[in-house]
Parts: sequence; structure tokens; C-alpha cells
Amino acid sequence: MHEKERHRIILSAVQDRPVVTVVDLCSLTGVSEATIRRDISTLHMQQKLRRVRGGAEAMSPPQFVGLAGRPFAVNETLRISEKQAITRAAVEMCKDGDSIIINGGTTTFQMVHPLASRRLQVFTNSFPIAEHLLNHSKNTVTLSGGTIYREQNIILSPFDNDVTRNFYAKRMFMGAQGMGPIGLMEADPLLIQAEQKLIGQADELVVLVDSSKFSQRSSLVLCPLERISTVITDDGISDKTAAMLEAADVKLVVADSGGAREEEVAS
Amino acid sequence: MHEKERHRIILSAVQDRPVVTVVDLCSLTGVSEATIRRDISTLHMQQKLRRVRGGAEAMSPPQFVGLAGRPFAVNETLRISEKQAITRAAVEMCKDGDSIIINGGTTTFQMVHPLASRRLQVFTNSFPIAEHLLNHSKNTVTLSGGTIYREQNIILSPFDNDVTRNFYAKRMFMGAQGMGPIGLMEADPLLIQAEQKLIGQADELVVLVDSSKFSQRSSLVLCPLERISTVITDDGISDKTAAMLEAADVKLVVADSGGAREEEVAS
DNA sequence: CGGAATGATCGAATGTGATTGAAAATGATT
DNA sequence: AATCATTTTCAATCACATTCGATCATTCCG
Repeated sequence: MHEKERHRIILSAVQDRPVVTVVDLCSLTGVSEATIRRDISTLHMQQKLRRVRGGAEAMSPPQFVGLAGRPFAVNETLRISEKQAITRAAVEMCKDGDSIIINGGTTTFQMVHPLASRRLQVFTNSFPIAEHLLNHSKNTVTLSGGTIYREQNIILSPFDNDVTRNFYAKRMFMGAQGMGPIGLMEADPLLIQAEQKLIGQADELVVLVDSSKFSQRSSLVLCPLERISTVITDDGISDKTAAMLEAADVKLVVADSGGAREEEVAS
Repeated sequence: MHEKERHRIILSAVQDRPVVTVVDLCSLTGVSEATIRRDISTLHMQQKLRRVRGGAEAMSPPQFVGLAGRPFAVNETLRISEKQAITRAAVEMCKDGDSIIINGGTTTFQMVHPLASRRLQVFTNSFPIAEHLLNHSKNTVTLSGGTIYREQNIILSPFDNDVTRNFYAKRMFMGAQGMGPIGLMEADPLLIQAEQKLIGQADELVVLVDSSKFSQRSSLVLCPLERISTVITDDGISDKTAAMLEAADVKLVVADSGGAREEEVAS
């Protein structure tokens, strides 16, 4: 067995379990403990894993509250005041008792805060949104079934026959990676899949995008502009973009993020 | 048991209750008190938890999360050591990579702690179980779709066509309100409905009941004893009850909550 | 043949469990 | 309320087991 081959096996084993022991890796690869130790040393130096007594663990030992518990940790603080204004406007579109669908994402997640004092029927494919609404509000929460994808923080089922098809709402709210004349764009194929499933289960499609998203482009087109009922964004939107939306018969809502803010539109 | 695994389990356990005792953690991990104390010391130094006399508590002091976040708060502390022994035995039935179904309930919820250091495919209809596994373990979590019922803390869909039907597992684990010659009994119609849906999606049906449940009776019969593959209980079970189970061809596992360790029958 | 990788061995270092006496909490009595 | 006895928990220590790192012999392969 070659060194590279062992390294592959070791790294793969380390991913599957919180911690692998030297003995485990021995029986897995059929080499001696000394060799495994040397391999672990090497991989440790390469920052490919962390060496612990008795074996090795994956590089980013899932910080127990870090990523999973507080999802979107990195994205969450970006353009926070705009997102808050946008999501507040979004929630204000609804009245108590309404049925709405919230697609997972960093922007839509912000809706949980204005929703805290409301009582709606909320359907979502986002575990963090469900978690938050359940713990901090009295809204009725309905969840789509399926496997939880940690990275994207959404619940996705490979099957088409889940409860999603049995839920119909007045509005569906979603974010996006970017938006242009071609339509709504997303970067992650998995998110596309999740969104495709939900679109069509609501009368109106409401898209929440801060104004920076109008200059973002992405590889995957989710749907054309015409499919969108309403776009909620902040006051950073350009006249040209507004005209584009109007041409596609999209209702535009500009949420005032409070005070005057510096324009930060990248070229 | 490895240091890292123990730490994971300890941190997992410390989340559910305001405080975990050293003895609890002993029975949960199967190591000596001295080791637990050393672990708590280490984790305390790492600011992962706070050391208190008799055990440890979570870093973020019990917020007002109380009821909403920890729905089982009242039931959860009842017969805790028995439940821990039982759930530990239950998890030991599984090996990494197995597919299992965990039905919601206060007893089955305790499985999350021994599961913290494992890597399984877990299907559940319990939101708290999913929440905990997602935040404190590397298990793959699949959720049944539907509306979250706060009181029972389960996800239930009125439709029969959800993902549940697409998931098949080697074992299904469930608790119960009571157990007698007639069969397995439950008090809440909603729980019956949830359980009926899951039974049949697994090869073996494993029932987790502490010995007090054998004297409990309830109005709703979920299924006859013959349907059950295995019953895991504590050493408070009477000979008569054991004979009853044997007559119904149910495998009985008695988890020792006290001194002697359970024999490990490796494959 | 020669260099590199591997396996084996052994002393050192570290983790673990049990024991014991000190410290702290509990509760019972005055 | 204060004191004392009992129980529980803690920290220190020692013996034992596991793991590590270094060294050296062996094997593999060009």
C-alpha cells in the first residue's frame, strides 16, 4: 500500500467519525502503528487533520455551537441593517393567520425577528428558521421533510412526494444570490433544487434581495423575472434596475433602512 | 472511550439540563469519576463549560429558553439514570453507518448523548432530537415533514405521502407510556398517529421503557407485544414481566444502571 | 547497491482508575 | 441560629495501562 493511498484512507476515516484511533487505522490499512503515527504526523503538519492522543480528529472539530447552532455565522453580519429593513417590510405584508412559505437563506432568516411577535402559519425548509420560530415565537411551524444539509442549513428530500406538495400559501419569501435581467440566480445547486420545489406552492413569489445583489451574477438561473410578484430591497437600488423590474411587471418595494447610508455599490 | 468522544458527550449532556452531575456523566460514558472530573477541569479551562460542585453546567447560564427550548424539562429529570443506562444500551446495538429511526419522546431523547460520538443515519420525527444531533454530533439527520406540535414536540403530517415512506432502517427505537400483556400503550392520540406511521419502516422494533412502565396502563393500544423485537429496560423488571415478554418472543435487554458494566458482545 | 519506507523494540510520557484524607454541603439536634 | 455528625464531593497520590518517540533492523524498489 502506498503512502498516498493511506493518507486518503486516513483522511476519509477522519471525516466519518469524530475521532479515529491509531489501532482503527491499523486494521483499516493493514500497516503497523509506527507507520500510522508517521502518517498522522505528516498530515498534521499539512494541517489536514489534528493529531490527538490515541489517534486523530478532523481539522475543524465541529465547534459545538459554532457553525451548526448559529448558522450563517459569517454571512449573518453582512449588510445587517439593510436585511432587517427588508425583512421587516416583508413581514409587514402578512397579517396574522396567513400562510406563508419561507425558503432558507441568510436574508430570509432575518425574518424570524419581526415574526417573533406574530402568529402565522409558516412553512419552511430551513432548520434554523424553524428552530428559531419554535423557540421564540408562537407561530405554527411546518417543516418540509428530508435530510438536513449542514452547510446550506436546509432540509432537502430527493423525493417529490413530501408534504411540500400538500402545503399551499399565499406568499413565498426567498432570497437569492443575484438578480439580473435574465432572472433570479443562485450559486448552489442544492439550493436551486430546494427552491424549485417550493416555487409554485404559493400565489405570490416575493424575493428579498439587498441592493448589492443586483450587481451579483451567478451561474445558475432559478427563474425569470416574470415569475416574481414582488421584490423587496433597500434604497441602494439604481433607477436602471428599478426600470428593469418594472418592465418585467414586478412590484418593487424599497425598504427604508432608517438613516441615510453611504452608497456601497461596487462597479 | 476516547478523550474527545467523552468531551463531546459531556458537552452534549450539559446542554439539556441546567446541571449534569459527575455520576450522571459516569454512567453516560462508562468511565470513572476521576476521569470525568479531569475532563470537566479541562473543558472548564477551555471555557467550554462551567465547573460547579458535583458536576458542570453550560457556559451560557440558563436563559429564559427554559420551556420553549427544553420542552421535556419536567419529565426529563425523572428516572434519569435508568433512562441513561437504557439509551446507552440502545445505542450500543448500533454501529457506525447504520440507519435507525428514533421516535420522539422523553426516553428516546436521551439517546442523543451516547449518539454524540457516533456517526449514524438517523431518521426522526422529533424536533428536539434533530436539533440536538445537528448541533452536537456528526450524525446525518433526516426529518419527517409536517407541522411541529409543540406540546408533544413531534413533527406530524396529516398526509401519508411524506418522506417517511421513503426511509427504511434496520431498527426503530421508541418509548411508550405503558406496557402490558395486551401490548404497547400510549396516552396521546397524536403520538399514536406518529408512531403508527413509523412502525413498519424498520426491520426491528426496539422499545425503550424503564421498569415503571410495566405497571402503567393506558387507554390506547399501539401494537401487540408480538410486533416488538426487543425491549430494553432497567433491572427493576419483575420475573413475571420478563416471562410475559419471553412468551411473546420478545428479546429482553436489561441495562444495568448501577455498578457492573454491561457485557459487550462484539460481532 | 542504496535510499527510502516500513516494522519492531524499548524507555519515556501520558491517561486512567482506585484509594485516601481533606473540604464542603446537608440536616438534625439543641 | 449555632453546632455537630453524616454524607457527598474533591484533590492528591500511586499503580497500572496505553501511547508516543526514537532508534535500529529489515524490506521494498529503482
